[in-house]
Amino acid sequence: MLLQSDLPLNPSSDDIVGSLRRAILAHRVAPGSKLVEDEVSDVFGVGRSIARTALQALAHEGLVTIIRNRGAFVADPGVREAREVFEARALLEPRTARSAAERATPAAVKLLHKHIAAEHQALQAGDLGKAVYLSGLYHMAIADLADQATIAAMISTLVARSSLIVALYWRRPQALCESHVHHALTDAIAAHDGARAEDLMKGHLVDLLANLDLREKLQIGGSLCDILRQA
Amino acid sequence: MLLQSDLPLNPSSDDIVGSLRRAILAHRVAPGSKLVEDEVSDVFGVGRSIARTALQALAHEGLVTIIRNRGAFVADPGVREAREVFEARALLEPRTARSAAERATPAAVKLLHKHIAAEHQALQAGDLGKAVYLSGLYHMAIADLADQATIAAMISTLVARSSLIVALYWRRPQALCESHVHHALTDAIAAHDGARAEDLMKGHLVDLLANLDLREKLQIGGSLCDILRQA
DNA sequence: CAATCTAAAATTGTCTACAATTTATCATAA
DNA sequence: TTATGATAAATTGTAGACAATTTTAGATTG
Repeated sequence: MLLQSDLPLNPSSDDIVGSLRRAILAHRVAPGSKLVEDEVSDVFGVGRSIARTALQALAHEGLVTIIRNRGAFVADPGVREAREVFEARALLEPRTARSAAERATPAAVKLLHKHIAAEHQALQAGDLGKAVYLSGLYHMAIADLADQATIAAMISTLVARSSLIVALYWRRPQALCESHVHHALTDAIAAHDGARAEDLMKGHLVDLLANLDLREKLQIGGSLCDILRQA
Repeated sequence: MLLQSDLPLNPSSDDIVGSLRRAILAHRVAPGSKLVEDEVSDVFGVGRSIARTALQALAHEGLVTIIRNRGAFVADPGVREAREVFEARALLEPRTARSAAERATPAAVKLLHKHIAAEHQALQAGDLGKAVYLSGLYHMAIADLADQATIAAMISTLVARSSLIVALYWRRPQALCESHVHHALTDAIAAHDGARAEDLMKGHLVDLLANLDLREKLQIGGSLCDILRQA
């Protein structure tokens, strides 16, 4: 389990949450992976209590699934959940993008450009996982601009879950992605054009969902005999 | 700390979360109250670990605030947060009410009527706290009808936080409340009139917010001398 | 009397031990 | 070989012990 080790010597559970979250969102640990408490506590050099607390926090975010007596696993969202997450984003983010556009300062716009640049760089370096992660940060940055902490927090967890969903269902291995949309969105925000920002965001979310392959992963029912037949 | 004791002998942290949540939402514990870990564990007859886990879960829901080395307190939302919570509800609930109307079955409508009846009964019994709690359940029931678990979960926590907000900022001690609106909404849902349900919900949320007294609780800045002058 | 400091009590943070449960291993039998 | 079942290993659940911190109470001083 690869973890960037820019951590204090006695990390708090929040530090561990952050580190694990980055690892999950950048797809450095596969969905469904087991997260053993002893391993986590060893890696971070803390007792099991703290590791446990961190895993429970991630479970509340929906990035980890805890099954009683079985342990913690990196979340493995199904197609149903994938659709639901984007439904929720569709309700929250377009309006939020509008507010962001109405309030954006030059400094904020500069920050958005920085996010886009970093994402672009990761893409060119071939690190798709990191690019997806950074793309999420861009959406969160917009949410922060709207100055609605409660909504921003909800968007934040939805975006995080989306990152996991993209890892599982993204159709095109290396399409040129959506950096154009992010550019256009940033322009609308810089121009304080709320209506356009709202529309762009709405379309962007539709595009994202459309680029997922949401056929059932494995329909265990009828295909089992087929699998046996092939073998 | 009054708690209905319909709990198993060895309650899980989830049981405790539920019990504490009901107590908080029905205003049986005041916002800002300290929740000492030892007391919680004694009341429920469990070790401190489980009580701790429960309090952390409630903190993730926004019903409890945990301050490091100081402990857990029943959340005490400010006016800012109050506005934000209703902003978020305004983005989520109207559309969700529309979906609910489009999908509602007769059994579901019957359930909504039951909720309204219970709420009405609590109001007549003078138990305002319970009425607010039940009113919240009504909104959650609608969210469940829409068959979007992710959105429903978000609405659920927002409604819960609203209950706390109403406890703090409700203007009229015992106005005839909004049972009429709930009735009209239920009718729209029963008639599968999605558009009307959406409108009613939107208006209902505006009304709720309008009936809050969101002047600053204590504006420590300039008014301190005024207070001293009055004394 | 108010303010400040000190010591005791209370409370939270963390670790570790032990119990309960699940998972893995391996021998046995069909 | 494949199933089945018993045993051992690994892992999680819970409680309690001790350390660190905050809160309280009392004494001291101006």
